[in-house]
Amino acid sequence: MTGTRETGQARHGQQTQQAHQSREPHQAGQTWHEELRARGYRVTPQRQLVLEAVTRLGHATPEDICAAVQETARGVNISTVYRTLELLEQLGMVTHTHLGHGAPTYHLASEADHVHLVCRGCGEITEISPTLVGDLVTTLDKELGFETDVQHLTIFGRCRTCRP
Amino acid sequence: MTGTRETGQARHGQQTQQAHQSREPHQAGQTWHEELRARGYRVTPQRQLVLEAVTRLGHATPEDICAAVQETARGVNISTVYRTLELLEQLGMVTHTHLGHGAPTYHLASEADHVHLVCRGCGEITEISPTLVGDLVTTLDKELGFETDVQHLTIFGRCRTCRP
DNA sequence: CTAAGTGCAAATCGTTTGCACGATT
DNA sequence: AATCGTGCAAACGATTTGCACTTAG
Repeated sequence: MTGTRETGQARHGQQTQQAHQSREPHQAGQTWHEELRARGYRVTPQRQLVLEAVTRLGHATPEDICAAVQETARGVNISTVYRTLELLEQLGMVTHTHLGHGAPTYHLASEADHVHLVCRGCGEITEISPTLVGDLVTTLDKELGFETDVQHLTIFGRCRTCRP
Repeated sequence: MTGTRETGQARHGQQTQQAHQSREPHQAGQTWHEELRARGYRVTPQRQLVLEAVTRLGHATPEDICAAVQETARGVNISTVYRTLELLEQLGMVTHTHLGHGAPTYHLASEADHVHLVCRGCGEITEISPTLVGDLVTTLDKELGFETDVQHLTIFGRCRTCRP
C-alpha cells in the first residue's frame, strides 16, 4: 500500500477506494477529451465507448456496460471497463450507487442529482428530486453534524403497485 | 431453478431472495425454539450459536459471525452460517444491511428499529432514531405512494469530525 | 427410523491484479 | 520512441450449491 510510483505527471492506478478526492464535477466549458488530456491521461477508443455506454444506458452495471460495448464494436475487456469506470469516477464524470445486493450501477455524474428509490417488489428504480430529502439533510447536519452524501442515497421499499 | 421439492411441511431452501415474505417480527410471547419448531424447522446447536453470535456482535458480517462461533465451540461451517442467516431472516428474527461495498452486516430484527449513518471518512456507524426520517417517509408515501423500508435505510456521508 | 440439516469441496459471481503486447502522444 | 493503456488469464473474496453423512424429531 506504500506505493511510491509517482513517475509521471498523472497518478493512475492509485486505488483511491475510500477517498474520492478529486471530485471536481466536470466543468461544462471543456470536452472530456481535453479534461482527460489535461490531467495526463490518454484518450482511447475504449474510454470513449465506456463513457458513451454509461451515457446511453443510465443505471448500468459494469457487465451491462461491457455487454453494450461488445455489441457496438470491437470488444472491450471487462477489466478495462472496471479500470475505466474507476478512472472516470475519480475524474468526477460518473458515479456509482449500490441498488440491491449485486453489482453497483454507474451513471453520469452530471445526471446524478437525484435520490434512488428501489422497489423490493418489482425492482423498479425511481429517481426523485433531492429537495424531497432536503429537510432530512438539514436535520442530520444540525442535530449530529453529519454531512449527507445525497448522491449515493438509496431508499428501499415498495412502490405504489407492489405495496401490500 | 425449477425446484419442485416441497417434500415435507416446511419450505426450506426456498431461495426467496427478493420476496422477504413471512416477516412476522418474532412474537415476544414465545421463544425462538418454539418459533422454529412451529414452522417445521429443527433446532440445532449451529442455529443456536449463530443466533447468539448475532445477538452478541451487533453489526456483524457472516464471516465475523463464523469466526465468533468458531471460538466459542466446535466450528460451524461458513456455508451453514449463510444458510442459517437466510433462514433467520426469513423468519423475521434478523435483518441485514449493506454498509459499504463489502459483506452485509446482520443484526437482530428486534434491535433493528434504527437508521444507519455511515461515515465515509472513518467508517464509523451511527444508529439514529427512525423518527428523524419520519417526515421523509410521510412525504414519500403521500407524494409517490412509496412505502419506505426504514429498517434497511443507510445514509452515507461524513461525520462531524471527518467532514471538510 | 427418516427427513432435515450440516460439512466439505467445488462452482459461481463480481472484481482485482501481474504481465506482455499494443496504441497514444 | 517512450509510456500509458489494454487484453488475457490467473488470483481473489464473498456467496452458493451438490452430495454424502449426521442428527433432531
